[in-house]
Amino acid sequence: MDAFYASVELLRYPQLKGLPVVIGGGRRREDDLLGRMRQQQPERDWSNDHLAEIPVDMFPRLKGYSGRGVITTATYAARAFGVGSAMGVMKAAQLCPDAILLPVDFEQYRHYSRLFKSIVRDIAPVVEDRGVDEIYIDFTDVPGGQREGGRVLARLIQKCITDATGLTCSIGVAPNKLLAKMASELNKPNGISILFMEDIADKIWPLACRKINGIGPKADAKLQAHGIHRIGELAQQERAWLLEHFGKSYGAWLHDAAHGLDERPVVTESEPVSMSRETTFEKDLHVRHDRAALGDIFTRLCQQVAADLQRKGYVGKTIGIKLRFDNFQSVTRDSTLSVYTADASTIRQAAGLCLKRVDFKRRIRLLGVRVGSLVKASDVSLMPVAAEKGLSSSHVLQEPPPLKDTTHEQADLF
DNA sequence: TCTGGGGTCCTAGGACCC
DNA sequence: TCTGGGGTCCTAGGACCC
Repeated sequence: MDAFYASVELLRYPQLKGLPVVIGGGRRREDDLLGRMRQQQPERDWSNDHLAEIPVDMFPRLKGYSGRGVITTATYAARAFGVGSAMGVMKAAQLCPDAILLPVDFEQYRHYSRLFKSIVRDIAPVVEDRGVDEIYIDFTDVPGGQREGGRVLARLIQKCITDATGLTCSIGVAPNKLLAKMASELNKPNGISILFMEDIADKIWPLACRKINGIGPKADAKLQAHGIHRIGELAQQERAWLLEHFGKSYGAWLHDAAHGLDERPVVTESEPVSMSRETTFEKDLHVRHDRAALGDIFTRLCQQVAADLQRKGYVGKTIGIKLRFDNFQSVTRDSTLSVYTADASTIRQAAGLCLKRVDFKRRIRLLGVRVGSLVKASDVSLMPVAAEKGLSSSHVLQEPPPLKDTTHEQADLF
């Protein structure tokens, strides 16, 4: 989907069309534009149906922002100023101070995400989820999927999505996922690109290595250090040389990728491996000085993960924490229980013990709680015997490790 | 005015078992 | 004595993606 979050916001605020708009920043400063309109013009009806009538100059600008956060999406008008995803908001404010800044509204994005995905599935059922705004589609067995190299079907999908949602997308059609992803970037926004194996030398090799999905900043820097900047240069490297410098697995993958080779299937179903909640504080916090605040946040994170697990019907047995210090260094600690759980206080206790294994030398900027090794809750409840004897399944499976002689209170660092 | 939040996968070492 | 060859599970960190 093209500039997905921003495009969804423009559906609500069409008066912002064509303007530099960015989505991001802090989560909770809901600006309540309607409330301010009611104050200014109490005689008018400022219910939710009138969002489109809010004057443009009422919207908050990047220059008025202070605090932490990154840009999640920028409209194409904002990108013209050099503003882009993952950029710090304060940095973006320097580049384009007059850009309109809107807070993220995941509820809304998820709604449109489900909508466009279901439209695609009605046309071509083999779909792999790649997050809120991206999917892979297998055209192979869709009637007409091969016509004009896939262009006919791609056009149909684009039209159906736009008709139903008002949103645009870009589609790349190619023999595999790696190339399809790259093709989809070649003609944005609202474009279609058809890419055949024969086109690789012309259309892919001139691109920067970083354009390959799977080459990130680190691998790119290392390639550049060896004088390899473009995919064509990467393709020219001996396979053995790549194995030697990038390891057996990654080196072989690099070589294949540069030649457009990718055998991965389109995977339509998958089970989650972990669920987590994390938060970056507005100001870095001190373990002791801010103990109370940290304790509250920590408890809330545990409750949120527990609620997520329960809502989605999963239990997990590896409980972990994540911290990021003021120097941006992160540490994680985890511990595997003998019981599967989705219970907030069980998570809270195990996570509390993990915290005690961390050396706090710096202020903390981020705190997170994670539950991994997930299985469906319904599968665990099938465990025999436990319920009848009134024992938790842990006693049946295995003895839990003895807890140190501390109370719950003492187990908590915060 | 640095640098969100939610994920997956890989690597590597060590414990432990047969 | 001085030392094997699997295999699995756990933990920590890190790269990468949307």
